[in-house]
Amino acid sequence: MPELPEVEIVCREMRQALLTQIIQKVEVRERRLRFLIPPAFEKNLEHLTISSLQRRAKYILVGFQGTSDTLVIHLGMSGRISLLPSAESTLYHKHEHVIFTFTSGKEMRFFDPRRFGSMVLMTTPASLFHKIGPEPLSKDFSAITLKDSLLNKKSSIKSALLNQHIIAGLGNIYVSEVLHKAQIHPERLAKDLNLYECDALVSAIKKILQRAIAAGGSTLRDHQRTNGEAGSFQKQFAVYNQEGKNCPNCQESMIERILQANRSTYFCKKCQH
DNA sequence: CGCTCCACCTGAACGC
DNA sequence: TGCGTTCAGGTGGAGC
Repeated sequence: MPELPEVEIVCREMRQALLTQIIQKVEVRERRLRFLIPPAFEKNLEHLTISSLQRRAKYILVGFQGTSDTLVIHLGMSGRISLLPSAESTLYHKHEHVIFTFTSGKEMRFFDPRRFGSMVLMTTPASLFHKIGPEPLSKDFSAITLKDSLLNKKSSIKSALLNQHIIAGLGNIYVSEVLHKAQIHPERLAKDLNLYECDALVSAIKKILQRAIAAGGSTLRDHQRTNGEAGSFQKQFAVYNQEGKNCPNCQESMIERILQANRSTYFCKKCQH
């Protein structure tokens, strides 16, 4: 599910609802997420007051008053956060693995059928991001910095953009969309892009991510906002999941699907060179 | 070190 | 209806 726009949406909604909330109780119903949740997890979180909520790459970072511990949340492929105004029910869905109850009565549930997601309490979250590339929506992500990080990359531009060490936050959906907008063929070698192409790519990335955030993210199957609503950016896809349809740009050529590293890439061979 | 590939899981969609 | 197969938005680590 979640690439940068979906994680950003969830993070903003959590910030809106949970800043200054005090954790009353943590209940772990399934410890076997991507990383096993240790037994001390619940006790270490109880009574803490939430003081910050930020997104970095596809991670949500929850900070607390009076401790340097940070709760690091990753949604994996199928993770969802739901926020309930009051804990009305102790009926849990099978895949609701972690339940936070706040002293206000609010509740947060982490749901993740595939269990590729994770919740980790760590004192040094910065170490996680040591090797992660720049935030695409920040000012320090530019044509120059992108060109620089693609130097010597022997992989395709598709693979390079999926590589979180080069740029943070893109996933399989948005890479297809962004390459189409920048009119760059997904099989081009990353190192061969010139500065103009990098510039087109940077501006396509910023625009598409911003539009996707404005639309609440993309919901294909798993992504939900914290109140259970779907995002709507999938209605604006130019190429992703659009195999066989006319390219919305040239109106002539059909969108094609190819496999790169065993993952689908969608593109228009007339528009993308 | 850089790159590709696989494993990690469940559920939905599809074909027979 | 049921059963088998395939595919899915991510990523850490194995292997080359």
